[in-house]
Amino acid sequence: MAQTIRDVAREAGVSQATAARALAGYGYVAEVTRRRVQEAAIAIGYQPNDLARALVSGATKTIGLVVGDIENPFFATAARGLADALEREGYTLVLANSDEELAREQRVVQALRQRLVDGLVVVPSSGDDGSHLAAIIADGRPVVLLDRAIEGLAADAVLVDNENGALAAMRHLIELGHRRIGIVSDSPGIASTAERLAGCRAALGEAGIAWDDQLVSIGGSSQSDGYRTARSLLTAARPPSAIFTLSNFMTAGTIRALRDLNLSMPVDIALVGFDDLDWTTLVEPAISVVAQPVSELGQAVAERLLARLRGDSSPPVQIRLRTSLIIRQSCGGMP
Amino acid sequence: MAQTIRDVAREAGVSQATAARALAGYGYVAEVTRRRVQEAAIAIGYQPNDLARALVSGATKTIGLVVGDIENPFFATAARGLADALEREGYTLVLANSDEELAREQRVVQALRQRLVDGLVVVPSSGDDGSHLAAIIADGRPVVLLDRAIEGLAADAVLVDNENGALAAMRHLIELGHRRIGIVSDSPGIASTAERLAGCRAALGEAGIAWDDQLVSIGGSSQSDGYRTARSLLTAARPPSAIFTLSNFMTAGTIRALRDLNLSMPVDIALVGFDDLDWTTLVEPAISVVAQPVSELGQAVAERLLARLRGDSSPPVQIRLRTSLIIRQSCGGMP
DNA sequence: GTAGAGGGTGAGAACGCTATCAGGCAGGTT
DNA sequence: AACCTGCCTGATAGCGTTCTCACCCTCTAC
Repeated sequence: MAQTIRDVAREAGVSQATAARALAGYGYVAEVTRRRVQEAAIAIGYQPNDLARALVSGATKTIGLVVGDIENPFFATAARGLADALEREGYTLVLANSDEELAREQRVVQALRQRLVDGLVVVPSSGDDGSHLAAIIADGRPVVLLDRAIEGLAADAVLVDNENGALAAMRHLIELGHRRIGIVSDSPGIASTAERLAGCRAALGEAGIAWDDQLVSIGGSSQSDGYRTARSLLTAARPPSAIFTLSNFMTAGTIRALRDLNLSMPVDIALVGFDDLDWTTLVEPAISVVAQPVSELGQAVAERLLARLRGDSSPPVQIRLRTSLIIRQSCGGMP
Repeated sequence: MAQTIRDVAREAGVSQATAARALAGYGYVAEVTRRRVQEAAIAIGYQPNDLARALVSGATKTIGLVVGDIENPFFATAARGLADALEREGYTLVLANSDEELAREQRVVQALRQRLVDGLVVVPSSGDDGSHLAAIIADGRPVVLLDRAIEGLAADAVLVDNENGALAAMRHLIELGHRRIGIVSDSPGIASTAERLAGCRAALGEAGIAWDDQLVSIGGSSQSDGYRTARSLLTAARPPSAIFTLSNFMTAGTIRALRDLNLSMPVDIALVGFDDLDWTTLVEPAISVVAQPVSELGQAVAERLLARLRGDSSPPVQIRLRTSLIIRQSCGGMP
C-alpha cells in the first residue's frame, strides 16, 4: 500500500538509516545523497507514516476536544477558534460529543486517552467530578477546561465572566423598572449556569428584591426544555414582566413560548438572553444579549494548551474573558 | 508514564506474550493466569496504547472529516449525525476545516492521509478537482463525498436532490404568479450550487420564462456576500418580486438586506430559501424553505463508509436524499 | 609515514503492540 | 517404553519510524 522509508532507500540505493537522515534532516548526509533520496521519495510517492513517528516520538500532534454537542453554535464557534490556532502549530483536532452526560464524557475521554492525544480540551458536563480528567493530567498530558470550571481539578480553565455578565443583564432590567424578573435556566449542575444564577442573585440582592423561586424555572439544556419552562413561567398566576434566559437554547425556546402566547417584546414582556448568536439580530425585535467572546475563548484555550505542551509547568490558571451587555430592542432599554 | 503490557506481565509474573494473550483473548491461556493478568492490569492501571495497536493492525479506527466550516450549522448537523453512527462502531472523528478553498482542502487531506485515517468524509470545495482524494482511494482507503459530487472521482457520494429541490421552490413561486424571480447564489463552483441553479433554469424553462442574468446574483459563500448581492438585486432598476436563495447564509444575508431596505415579506417580496435552520421559524414571517435531511445525510455517509470499511468493493454509488418544500409565511403561499 | 579530525554511511535498538512458532509438560494410547 | 495429543507458555519477528553507535574513508598536520 503506502511506501515506507525502506522503499525510498532501495530506490535511492542507500541504507534505510541514510534515507531517514536525508528526509528528516539530522546527522551527516552528503549533499548528493540527500538530493538523490529526496528525488527517490518523490518518484515513488513516499508519505511519512505519522503513526510510527508518533510511536517513537511520543507525540501524536493531536488534541482531543470534548463538547456537549457540536451542533450547538456556541461550541461550534469555540471549536473553530481552537482548531485554527492549533492547526498553525501542526496539531489536529479529534472531536467527541458528550451530550452533557458525565458517563458519556468519561467514555469518550477514556477513548481519547488510549488514542494518546497530546492534550485535551473539555467542556465538562459536571462541575465537581473530574476524576477521569485527573487521570489524563497524571499521565502528564495537559487538560484545559473550556467555558466551565471543575472544582478541585488542577487544570487550566478559560471561562467567561458569567457572574458579572448575568449581573449586568439583571441590573439593566431592574433599572428599567422591572421587579418581577423570570429566569429561564438550564441545569445548575453546569458550572457556568451556576455562576450565572449567582450573578442574578447578586443583582436582586443589591436592589433589595427578594429571590423568588416561583420566578426561576430550571430545566434541561435543550431548546424544548426552554420552551416548556418559559411557558409555565408565563402562564403562572403572577407572571414576570421581564425574562432573563441563561443560554442560547433557553432564549430560542422562550421566544417560541412568547409567540405561542401572543406576547410581544418589549411591551408585554422584556427579554435579555445570555449568549449572542447570529439569529438574535435576525428576529424582530432584535434580542438584547450578554455577548461572549466565543471565538476568542477557543483561541485562548489553544494558547494555554500550546504553552503547556511547550513545557510550561506553572500552577494552573483560570482565565476569565469579559462579557458585554448588548442592548437591542427586546428589553425596551433602547427606544 | 503510561504502563505497557510488559509492566502488566511483570506484575502478574508471566511473559509479555502471555499477558498479551490474556488481555486480547486469543490463543491458549489458563483460566487462573488470565484472571491474574487481568487483575494485574487493573492494579497498575494499564491502558492499551491504540497507537501501537494501530501500527501493527494497520487500522487506526479513525475517520477524517473535512468540511468547509464547522460553524456552518449545516455541516455541524451532518457532522453530528456522522459522528454518532461511526462512534457506535468504535470509530473516532478527526475534524478539519477547508474554508471552501481547494488549496486548504488539499493540505488538510494530505495531513489526514499521513495520519492514516481509515477513511475520509469530504465536503469537496471543488466539483472537478479530486486528485488529492484519488490518492487516498489509491491507498485503498474509502472516501465518501458529502453533499457534493466530484466529476470523475470513483468515490461514493451522498447528496440531496438539489435540482428537484430548487425546481419545486421555483415552481411554487411561479404558481404564485411571480415572473421576475431573483436568485441569490453562492459560487457555482460548488457542485450542489450548480445543481440548484440547474433546477432554477428547468423551472423557468417549463414555465416559458426567459433566463435573465440580471436577476441572478452570484457571490462568495458568506452571509455578507449574500447581503451584498441581494441588496444590489433589490436596488436595481427593475427589482424582482420574489427571491430564491440557494443556501442558508444567502438566506440570512437576504433577510438583512430586506430589513435595511424596509421591504417586508411576503407583500413587498416573496422569499424561499434553500436549507432549513432553526431560526427560520424564529423570524417573522417564518421563512419558506427547501428542507434537507441533514442529520440523515451524515448517517447515510456513515453507513456507506462502514460498508466500505467492511470490505464492500462494489462500484461507487451515488445516493440522493429527498428534499422537501416547506411552505411558511415568507413566500405568500400560505395565508 | 602515522595520527587525528571530521564527513559520510550502515547496522541495529527502541517505541508498544499483535501474532506466530517452538517447546514443555501432563495424560492417554499403542 | 515410545508416542501422540492437547493445553499452556516464552521467545521472537514484525509494523515504520527516530536516532545512536561503530565504522570507513579522505584529507590535513606533524
